[in-house]
Amino acid sequence: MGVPVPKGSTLDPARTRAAIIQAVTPVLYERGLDGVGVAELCAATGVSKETLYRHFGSKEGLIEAVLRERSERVTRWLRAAAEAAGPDPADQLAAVFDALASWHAEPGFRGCAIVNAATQHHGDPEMGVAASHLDRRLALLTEIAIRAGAADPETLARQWLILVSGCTTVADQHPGTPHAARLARQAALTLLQAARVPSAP
Amino acid sequence: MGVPVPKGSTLDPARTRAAIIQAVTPVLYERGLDGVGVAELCAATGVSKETLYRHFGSKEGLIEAVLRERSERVTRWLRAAAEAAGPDPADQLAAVFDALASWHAEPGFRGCAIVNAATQHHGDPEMGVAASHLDRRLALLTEIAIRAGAADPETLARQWLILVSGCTTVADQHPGTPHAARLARQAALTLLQAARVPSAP
DNA sequence: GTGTTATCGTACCGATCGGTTCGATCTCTG
DNA sequence: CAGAGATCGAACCGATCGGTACGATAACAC
Repeated sequence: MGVPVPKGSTLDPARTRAAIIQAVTPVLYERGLDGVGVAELCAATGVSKETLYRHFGSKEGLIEAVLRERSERVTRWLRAAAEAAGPDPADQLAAVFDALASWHAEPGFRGCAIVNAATQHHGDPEMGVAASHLDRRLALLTEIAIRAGAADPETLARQWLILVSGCTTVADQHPGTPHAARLARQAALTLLQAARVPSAP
Repeated sequence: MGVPVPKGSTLDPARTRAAIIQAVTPVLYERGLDGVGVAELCAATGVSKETLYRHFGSKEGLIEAVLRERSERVTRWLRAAAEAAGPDPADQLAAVFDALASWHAEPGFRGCAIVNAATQHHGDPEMGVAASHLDRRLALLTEIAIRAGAADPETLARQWLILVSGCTTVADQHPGTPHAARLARQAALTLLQAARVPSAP
């Protein structure tokens, strides 16, 4: 593909590994974990089967590596979106859902890759990656809920997490609900307002 | 299995068809659409390949029939749970999430079968079935929102739909959030309270 | 130069896939 | 009794699956 891996040991093996992950990620996302064979994944990367198996051991190992990398990248992206909104927690919360909205509008959007993978292979390692992925999202939301002065930030953050997951599924699967992230954003802000500690006036 | 289909034309072909759907549904749900082969589906039903293919034409045809039946059954079940809660819309809303909670607690719970199917086979017919499934859920929630006197019942119902989808995904994939349906129920009721038409006191 | 390492391309493996075919068997209809 | 359907069980089909093996090649370290 774009940068075919040279024949010799010109590049760091780590570089080859990263290139494989990068090339294979969109194919697995678009076609589904079981919808594409190893041969085709090799073709998409421009890498031979032997190289792929030396780096990842198995198709499952490759999938796990892809999902872990994706989880980290998405988490960084969402946190950056929140922090770019300034110090106000309500602004950060709104920014999270705005980021989701722009993601949902991307061509080829197909739901959350990690959640989808856990749905397709309901066992190890996909379920573990999905659980830690949701943990990371929950951690970000909890920080915001705490700084927002919520009476019960843990509960509020979990409700926001449900909105995040729900609007991503609905955006993917229910054309009858356009702008799901916008609806979720409004709901999240309403919940925040209702959860503020009633401070003495 | 339990009631093996007799050799001759003893039973209505429709009866055989229904028996196949019933026997195959849990297997497809537990193992995933691509995780089980046609031979195994036949074994689970006690039916030969020829019979299965005469009734459904292909594995995809069988899957579609299974999903349609499941969607209708789930929809009836959820509506019955709402109506059993009495006339008060808030009670009905709470009952919907209570029903989800008991579903999530069932052993072998693995998320919504229809949503999962659409995730696994992101095309026809699964996406169409999923879209109409969410339509049905939205219709029920919209009725409740209207009777509850919401200022914007369409929007409120769509937010509830997001909570329904989200808590089902989280209940399946995030062990760190137990009782997701209870959290969603509380959020739904908060949104309802905030959305009531401010009537003159 | 020599050896090591990483790679490619291809051929190959056994297993399984979805799907078809066929003769035998059974029951209901007329 | 005779025919029509519906079914079973097993054999069979080509294709594809994940994974392995091998000889050739090219870049590095020494």
